[in-house]
Amino acid sequence: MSVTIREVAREAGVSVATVSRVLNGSGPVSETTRARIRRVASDLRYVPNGAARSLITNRTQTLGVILPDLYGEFFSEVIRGVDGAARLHQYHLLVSSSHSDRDELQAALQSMHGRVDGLLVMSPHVDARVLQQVLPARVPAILLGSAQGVVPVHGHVTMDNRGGARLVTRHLIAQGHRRIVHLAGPDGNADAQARQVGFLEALAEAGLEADADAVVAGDFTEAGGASAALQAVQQTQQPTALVAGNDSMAIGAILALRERGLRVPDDVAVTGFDDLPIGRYFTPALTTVHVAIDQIGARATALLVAALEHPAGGDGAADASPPETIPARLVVRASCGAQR
Amino acid sequence: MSVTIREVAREAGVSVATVSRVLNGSGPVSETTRARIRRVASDLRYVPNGAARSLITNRTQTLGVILPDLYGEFFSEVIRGVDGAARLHQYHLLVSSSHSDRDELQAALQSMHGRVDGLLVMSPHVDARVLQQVLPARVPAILLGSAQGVVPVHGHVTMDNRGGARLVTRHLIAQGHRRIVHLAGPDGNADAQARQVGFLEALAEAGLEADADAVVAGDFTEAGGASAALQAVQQTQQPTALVAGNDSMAIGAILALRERGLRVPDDVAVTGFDDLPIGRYFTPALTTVHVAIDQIGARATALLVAALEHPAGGDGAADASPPETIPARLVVRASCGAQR
DNA sequence: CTGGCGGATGGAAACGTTTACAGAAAGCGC
DNA sequence: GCGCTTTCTGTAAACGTTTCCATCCGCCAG
Repeated sequence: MSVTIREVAREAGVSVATVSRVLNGSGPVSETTRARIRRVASDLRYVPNGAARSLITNRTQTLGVILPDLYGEFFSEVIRGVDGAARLHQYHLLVSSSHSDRDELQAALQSMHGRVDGLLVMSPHVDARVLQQVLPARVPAILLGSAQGVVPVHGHVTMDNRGGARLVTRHLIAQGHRRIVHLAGPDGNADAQARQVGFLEALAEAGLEADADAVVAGDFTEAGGASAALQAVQQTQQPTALVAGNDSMAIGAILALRERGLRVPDDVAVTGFDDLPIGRYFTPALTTVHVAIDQIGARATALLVAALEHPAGGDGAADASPPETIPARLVVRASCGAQR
Repeated sequence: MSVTIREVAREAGVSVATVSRVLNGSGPVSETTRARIRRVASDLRYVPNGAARSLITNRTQTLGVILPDLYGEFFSEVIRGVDGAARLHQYHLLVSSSHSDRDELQAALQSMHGRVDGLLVMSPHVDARVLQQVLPARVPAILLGSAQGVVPVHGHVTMDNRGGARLVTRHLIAQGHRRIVHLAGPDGNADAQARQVGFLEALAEAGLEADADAVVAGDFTEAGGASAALQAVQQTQQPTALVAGNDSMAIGAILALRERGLRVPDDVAVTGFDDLPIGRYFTPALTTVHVAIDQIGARATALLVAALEHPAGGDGAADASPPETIPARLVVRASCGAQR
């Protein structure tokens, strides 16, 4: 066992109550005893036990972070934003990832009970109803990234998928492209769906026809981008531009097209989404949509901390406020043909 | 307050002890009461309080992870490896990052007391003596990545920086390069130092002279790589090859050289270290050293879990076993001139 | 001198668990 | 019927804190 508050109290010749008061700066303690206790505590290398403390205070100064995965630059950025904001407010992070199904998610959530003050949940592929059943009622939760349907949580931060997709599609249209195909992300992924909607909106705006061929299914991976691109260029009406659901797909697409003897952007323009660092160095440099992903994490964390420090009136009440949206910005580079 | 074990006990008409026994599968309980308690618990949506449980059991099923930063692909990979291994053994992760100085590190470690069973510490820029003072004595800790000096911890996992640097330098020498300059990483960074040593060893092996100009200082950033590269090519005896301390520096170097009208690899060959995903897509594709970074995290975690589940004889005793080393592998691509 | 007040301190309850110990009931061999 | 074991269950202590309440003391105003 490590040294407890009791030993500090005995050594300093005071009661545990006084030691606690000194260490937390609560309640009045005379200057002399205060100094003595401080010295004894540091001599004994006393460190308060977090579990015991949170048991009584009901505060853990810890935020639970639930992510679908930790792989790749995207999540890395999210968690970085979360970490920065959490540090700012003196919170720790209890992270948990890879929740492919409902039971895993529930298990993760349950084991966090009593260890976290609030929850940051990102689960693009879990349906809102399930999430609602599984989320603990008492713990404030902020939804991070898009989700299927509306979930009664204390807040929601997402990125402007629709707007971003609209932006990049409009840009291609402005470049003169008339036959544009979208390489969509995985079915059931809310980000992917929103991007597809944005793409179709931009087509509609421009009065371009959006037939069944205008969207080819994909899955956010390089391989998926490659096969979707090949599928697209084999259509009877060959597209002159491809709007990929994300950067990975765009890269896969470009590689596959090149292999097939098509030049990018000369024969086919390709755009991405996410603005991964790779995109800048890739040849041709990727035209894409930039979203400050770390901001999603940072804002969500800030929202959560605010909810924790200033509990809203109706405690536990679902917050119906619209999701906070991190803006998207068009990044024009070479792959769309606008720059060479 | 959420529902406690007491309420479950009352509702089921038994004592809390029996409920606890059922939920933990400890001690004999009749089949009928067992079923009844299970049902009541799930009806009430009872979830045990982690803090209370760990207060008495002294187990938290949580590993503390201390990283210098969360930024970038490197740490992302490390933490991914850690996460995978932790999940495998049913442990959670309490992460904390950005410990630039000793006090921050200490604060982070202290606040983890009582909340974690073991520690995974990566702090390439903190000296061993400091670490020793700051690490809690009772908690097993595994050192992750290189560190300055030897620290008495329960284990140590690092990557083969020296071997990797030797490998890539030898490769350049085999290509016929005779004047090779190393763009070194930051001073006081143990990884950087080991790579430099490997570089010098390879030169010595080949009987090549290593004068003061053979190493140019840098700092693991793109900008640092750029300025170091420019400095190197201005030397009276112009190098034909540059061994960068990591991939970021290599990329910065290549960009700067190109800007200056030098062709890579034709005029100057450049190699990196780390094998970031970017390197594959970069033009010219980067010759570099691959280390399965996630393995560092995974192995360290496995070691820690082993130490926790089978406490060694001398408890708290420093383990003097040599660091476990994750091997390095040469990845030959275009930037060294061997492939075009 | 008395009453009240405020500062310093201690005692003890509480937080939600686990678990050592004790007790009750039942089965069984004699 | 008695003692012993076995199986089940309950009581209560413990974990290390925080915090409410009470106590004690000195001081000041009336």
